[in-house]
Amino acid sequence: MVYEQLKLNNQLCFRLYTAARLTVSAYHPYLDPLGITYPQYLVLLVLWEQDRQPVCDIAKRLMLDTNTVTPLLQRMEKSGLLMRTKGKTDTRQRIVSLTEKGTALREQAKHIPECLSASIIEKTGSVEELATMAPALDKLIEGLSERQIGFP
Amino acid sequence: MVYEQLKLNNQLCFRLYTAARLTVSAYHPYLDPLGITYPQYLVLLVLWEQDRQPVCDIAKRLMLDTNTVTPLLQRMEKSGLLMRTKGKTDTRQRIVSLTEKGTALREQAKHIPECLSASIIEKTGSVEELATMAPALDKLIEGLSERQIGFP
DNA sequence: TATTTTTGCATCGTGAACGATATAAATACA
DNA sequence: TGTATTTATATCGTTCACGATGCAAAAATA
Repeated sequence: MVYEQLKLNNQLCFRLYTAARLTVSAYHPYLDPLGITYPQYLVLLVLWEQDRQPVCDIAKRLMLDTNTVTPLLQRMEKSGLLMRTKGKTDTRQRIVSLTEKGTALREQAKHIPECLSASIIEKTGSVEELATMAPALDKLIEGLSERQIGFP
Repeated sequence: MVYEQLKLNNQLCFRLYTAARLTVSAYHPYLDPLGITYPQYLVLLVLWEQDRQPVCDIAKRLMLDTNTVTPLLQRMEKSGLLMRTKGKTDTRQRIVSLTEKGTALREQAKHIPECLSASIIEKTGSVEELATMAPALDKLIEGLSERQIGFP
């Protein structure tokens, strides 16, 4: 008995898992010089869009839990990219704000998306397929993220 | 200055990264009862296809390095799923073979792929888009994996 | 055959992910 | 108002991922 459905090549999740790993690693040449990791880059993207956010908002944005985000932010605070201050209206909150160093990194990072596109085009021929997948990925993400929206 | 290209929602890799995370976590309800993790499930898929493989072959199959796979296999040996014996023809190699327990798990796991499909269909409406992405993912994986094939 | 290079595996350290759990503050409710 | 519940964050432990490095065996080469 062979169990076709158990063959690795028939596993869609394995493709997703591998493609994600490899894509993240494709960022390394551009993130290493900035001294940040990919998840840290994601945090910066969020803060560059809107500075001064509580931990939970950043976590929601990245679809991660605070037990992942808190240590991540602590490491980034340690390396001088951001600050975590007590919230005033809600003292439970920790407001995360960029330092000068964190803000300044945006200038150095602004070309990363195009660099990565170029890198992917160079290695795979085109970036079209990747863009084509976006709606399907979004649908998958929306379905699998157990957001309580819809339960008033 | 807003830098459209630095907006999180415009980051294709973030989608990929998130979708992969969420999809792996969708396996939990089915893997937890078997006492294995998703990467361990992948190792088992490889060994169920072909038992008795050296570490490097498993690593190649999963597109991971031995420094990831070795500890993974050590944990699986510890939990009684497989054995790692010295290779005879090449004594550097460690031949990984399933134990009875590891072999038996296949019966319990054989419905996981359909369970997951059903789960994804339930949550996202369909699994078609996911299947549609396969060729694009494969192309991405092939491009980004720096296989030295082609350099004789 | 002797030496160099490559290969296969392992170890170490760091940074995620994430389940489980804890704590204090805010909110809801009796 | 007092109590219960929820929320925001943090800590801990385990497992991955992966860069760097080490080591011994095999293969290639001089």
